[in-house]
Amino acid sequence: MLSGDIPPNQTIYIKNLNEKIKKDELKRSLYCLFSQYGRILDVVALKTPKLRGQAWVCFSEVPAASNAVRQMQNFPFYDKPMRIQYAKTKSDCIAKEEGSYVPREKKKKQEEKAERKRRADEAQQSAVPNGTHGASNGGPTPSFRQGPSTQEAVPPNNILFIENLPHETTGRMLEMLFEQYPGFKEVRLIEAKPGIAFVDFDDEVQSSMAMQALNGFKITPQNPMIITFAKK
DNA sequence: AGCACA
Repeated sequence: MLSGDIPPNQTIYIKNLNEKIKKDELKRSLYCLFSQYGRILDVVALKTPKLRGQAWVCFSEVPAASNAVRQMQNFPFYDKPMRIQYAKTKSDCIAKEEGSYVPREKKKKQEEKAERKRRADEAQQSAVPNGTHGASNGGPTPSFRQGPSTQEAVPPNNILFIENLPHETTGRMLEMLFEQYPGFKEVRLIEAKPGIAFVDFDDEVQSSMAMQALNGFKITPQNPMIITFAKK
């Protein structure tokens, strides 16, 4: 009843997406948002009248999809709560990995012209957006220094300091994460210093709540965000 | 609301 009677699937189906967002941005943001739950094999979004506002995110493991369905249910994404279910059918990229992929001839309404060019089986990794490849932040993974020492050194502040972000992080991505917490005001990316940002809240109680909730949140698997109070 | 793989 919660997510319908659809059995678990490696791929999640998302609807109620903001239709004004361009396809490529949407796919990249979905990739960033969901990669915290596991390895993503593909993100599919079409802009056709029938399919806009929807997307599929394919995980390499079913449990990753299950966690995503539960934990990201109704997550405010581009100002609209995501509605997430398991996909009804197996994604092509999954079938290809299993070797069970049959070029689409099971579609009744589709003309059979499309499958002609399906001869070539290219690696499906090309569809993954800003993957885990060239994005190392120019050096070894920064060490976590979010021990109590840092907490004590920096007094509470309504402004949060965010580090260890992937360089391709956009203000919009951070807004989506932080705006769900009461008192959120704005995100400020520092153009001159990629990988860091400031997030303003109305007061330090509210900023603390957001910090607790989002500290360590991974925008990509190797980028747990480090959140501290900004220095005054 | 709408389940595809341009």
